[in-house]
Amino acid sequence: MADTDDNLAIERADRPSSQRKIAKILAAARAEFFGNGFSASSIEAIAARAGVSKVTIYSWFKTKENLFAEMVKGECAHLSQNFVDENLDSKGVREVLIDTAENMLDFLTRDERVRFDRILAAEVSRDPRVGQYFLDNGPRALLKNVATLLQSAMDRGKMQSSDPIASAEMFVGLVKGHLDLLLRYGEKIDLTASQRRERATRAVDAWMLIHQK
Amino acid sequence: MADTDDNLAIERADRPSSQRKIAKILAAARAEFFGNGFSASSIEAIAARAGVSKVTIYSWFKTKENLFAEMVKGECAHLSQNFVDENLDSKGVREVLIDTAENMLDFLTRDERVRFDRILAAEVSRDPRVGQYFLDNGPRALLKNVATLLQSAMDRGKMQSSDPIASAEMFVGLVKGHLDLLLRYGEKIDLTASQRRERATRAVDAWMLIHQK
DNA sequence: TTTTAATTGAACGTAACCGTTCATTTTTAT
DNA sequence: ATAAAAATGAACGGTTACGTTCAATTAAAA
Repeated sequence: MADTDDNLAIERADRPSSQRKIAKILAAARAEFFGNGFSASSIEAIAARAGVSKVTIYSWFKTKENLFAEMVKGECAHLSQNFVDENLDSKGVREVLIDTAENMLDFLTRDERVRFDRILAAEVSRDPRVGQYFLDNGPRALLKNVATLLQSAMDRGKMQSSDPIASAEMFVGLVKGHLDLLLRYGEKIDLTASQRRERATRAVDAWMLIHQK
Repeated sequence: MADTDDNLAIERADRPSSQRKIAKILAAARAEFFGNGFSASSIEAIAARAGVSKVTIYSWFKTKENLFAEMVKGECAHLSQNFVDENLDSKGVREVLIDTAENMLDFLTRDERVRFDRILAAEVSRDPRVGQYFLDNGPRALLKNVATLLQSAMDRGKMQSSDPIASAEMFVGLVKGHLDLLLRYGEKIDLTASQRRERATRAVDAWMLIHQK
């Protein structure tokens, strides 16, 4: 027992094959859950899709609930994309804002995002953690970036706001309108490049008008 | 057969007791579906809650899918509440707009609505009809009312817009911001009366600034 | 009252799924 | 080569649910 290598309880959870299987399980879980929702998806189907035994899933993730939560956490991690273009100096405030708005619209109208939104929100009542994961990496990160952008513009003496957070939220609201609502409820909307630009421009101009000095 | 009353095939589907039971079934369906979602709800539980036999449900509604759709249709029917206060003359444009915005915020932050939104949107992929029911009676009706209100204001020479629909959508966007998003993903928000008024006022003033003549 | 429809309870067959156990095989570190 | 961890397939018990059938009962219309 008092051997030199008495640390036999080494957890070799990070074997290369294990890693590969875990990744496959998460990918399969993603596909199933976002295809059918939580309760309509089965561990068995996920195992089959991942090409993995059901027992393997239960050994890495204890429960179905856990698997879902872990999958969402992973999805949300690389969700925090930056819509905001930073080079204010070369392009000017208005152009940067329009680009940002266009990026948001592009993201907003993506089919995959719409499905993500539908399924994820539905599961918030069951497991509030997934809502947190999403809010932290999605909307809150975005709002922070927009607020920073606004602050930069203010520093340059171009605009003013008594409440930068509220202003950032207005920006988001003006860009989105109720596009997200229509999409979530099944309306088919794919904006052309020019439609996207037009909408972005209208929102930005309105926003700048509100915050003009 | 050639009797005076040969129309024996009369469907007595509207017996008083039947009506009562159907109503109870729909109420129970509503509670179960919006409590657990579609697939996690069972016909058996709905029957139990309604105090009705399972066979009765299947005789009136052919399938689980049908029952859900009918329930949603019923819910959406009396969804079309009017947020817009019409007496422009007595109160003036700004006051009417603020009241409207406050009504929207009040509706938006209602717990029941949040749950409704979560569950309903999740089922749109499965049955697009329910999305239609909602859009027609909810957002589209609202947008139309707001556009009409805007038109009235324009007729009075108070404001201007080159695109009334886009303007109406901006109004909605300014009022909502991303409040709906936060709520859908589980953030607890209950605005006090003064917070609601402040937010409504800010949105309306911004909107009027955009549309000033 | 008589007739017709609505409703019920119980049971049925079928299917899916959860989560676990076990004996066996594969993979990997040492 | 050896020992330990990981993965597998198959099977299990238990549960839940769908949608249907049937004989019996209740309610309402004629």
